[in-house]
Amino acid sequence: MKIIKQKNKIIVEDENFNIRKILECGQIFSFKELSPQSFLVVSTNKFAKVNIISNTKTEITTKYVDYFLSFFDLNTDYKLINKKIIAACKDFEKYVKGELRILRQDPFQTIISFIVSANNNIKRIKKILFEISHKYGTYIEEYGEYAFPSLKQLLPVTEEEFGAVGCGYRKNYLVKAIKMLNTEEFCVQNLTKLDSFSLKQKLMELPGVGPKVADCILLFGFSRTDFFPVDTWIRKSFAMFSNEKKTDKQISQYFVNIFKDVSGYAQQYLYDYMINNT
DNA sequence: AGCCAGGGACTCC
DNA sequence: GGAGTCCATGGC
Repeated sequence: MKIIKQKNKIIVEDENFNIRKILECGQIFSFKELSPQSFLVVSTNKFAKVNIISNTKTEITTKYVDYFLSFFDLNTDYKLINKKIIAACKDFEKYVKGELRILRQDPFQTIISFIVSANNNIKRIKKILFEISHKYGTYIEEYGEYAFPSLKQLLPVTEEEFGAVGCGYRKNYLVKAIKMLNTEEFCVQNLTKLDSFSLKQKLMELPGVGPKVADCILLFGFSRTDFFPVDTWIRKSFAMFSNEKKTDKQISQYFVNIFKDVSGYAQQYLYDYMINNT
């Protein structure tokens, strides 16, 4: 992978960097397809426009070059990760296509997004989060779009207001979780210091955050890749690997035992396969 | 019309 | 710890 860093632009030259796949595999909901070759990605109050130039060339235009270099995980060797996945389980060879990168997203945005995601579908999750951004986020004139709201901006939002944008029964989870996130105990700086086990315990203290949502937050918001989130799709897929009847926790454990530190990547490939091929 | 969605909280055992 | 049940809403 060749990465050219310019003042307001990152040029990625690699046939395996598939921005559509990266954005549409359910790890991020705050992005917009401007055209078949162009996407607008929103992370906190930062924006990046991603243009597909050719099969082997993608351009990321942004004022925050270093931020999005990390966001798109461009310093990680995915060839090595893919190799590790297949070495751990040969069955995954057919799921590993290209490089399905795990984005390094903002923790707060990820927590709010995945509380909304529970027992919900991707189209509606995107819609709800866009409405929340439009109502409570800052308008960024340059892009004609709204930033994802900050903790301070969401703090005064009431249950009724979250209900009005379609959050359903998750509305009171959001209000309570946001209040907790505004405490010293839950400030991102302190959370980041915790080891993976303690961080998961901590996240699960938040209302609306159970084992699966916590795993997604750990993976997408804290770059802890030794987790394997189990949702309805992964649960359905488990029949391809075993006839045993297992709980979600057991399924997650089963895969983490196999994939260890590359569990999160393996999970994304399997999830992507399931939502697109079944 | 009815099932399903990147599940969690609560209760009962 | 595991099994049931309820939960809002809208996509399909």
